[in-house]
Amino acid sequence: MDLPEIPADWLTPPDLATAARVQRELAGRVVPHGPDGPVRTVAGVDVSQFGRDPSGRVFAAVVLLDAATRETLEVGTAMRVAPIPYVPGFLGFREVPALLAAFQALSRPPDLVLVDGHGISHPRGLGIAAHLGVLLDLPAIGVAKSILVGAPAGEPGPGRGSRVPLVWQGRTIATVLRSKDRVAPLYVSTGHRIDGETAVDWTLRLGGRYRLPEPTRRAHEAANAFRRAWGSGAAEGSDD
DNA sequence: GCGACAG
DNA sequence: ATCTTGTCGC
Repeated sequence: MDLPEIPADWLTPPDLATAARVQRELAGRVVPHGPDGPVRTVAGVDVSQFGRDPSGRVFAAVVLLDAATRETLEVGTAMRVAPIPYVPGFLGFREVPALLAAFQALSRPPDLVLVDGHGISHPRGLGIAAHLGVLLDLPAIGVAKSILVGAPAGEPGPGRGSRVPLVWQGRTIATVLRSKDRVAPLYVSTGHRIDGETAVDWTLRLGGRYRLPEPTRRAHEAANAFRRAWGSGAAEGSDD
């Protein structure tokens, strides 16, 4: 698929102060409602990396699947060197470039994107799911495995589908959701062009058997497979 | 100043 | 995120 025009500073700011400014700017562009059109295809994205690899290489994967049958339609991958090391609150600047390249490898854009990480439940309202969603201008949901900011308003029941709000500074920024019976909850938030309730609906609709919804789960496997394949082929001279 | 801190 | 054996529970 083709990518929208994206200012270089939005991808690689010179320093964290500038990065924070960019995040506030992009956070203002997040559309917290939708999707407007039908959702027939969904994409799951994730990145993998070598342990304490000083090179900063990130291996991204995007898996496109049929929203109704869950059949995998396409898999796109890409490797990039992260501009910055991991800093809580700035994950997007590290992983988005590689993810965008992976999307470029797809033949068509998805109707919805599920991202491994937070959406608006972020200090400046721009977690990686919102960051990627705004740059691609596609509906996106943040599905995180742990909290970045905020506190659960109580504890969700033990059954799949039980939920409680994640509150921060007096505002509900995400939903603490039990995606499977008796497993640690997920933190689902708006990424872009979707409301919180619909984000939770889709997360449940695309999951069931495992803690993570199918799109994100498959992307995690794909990114890992891609990294391992790259690792055992780099010695032969292949690059990117 | 002291902790907290997505992946 | 990644490194790893055994172990607890359905």
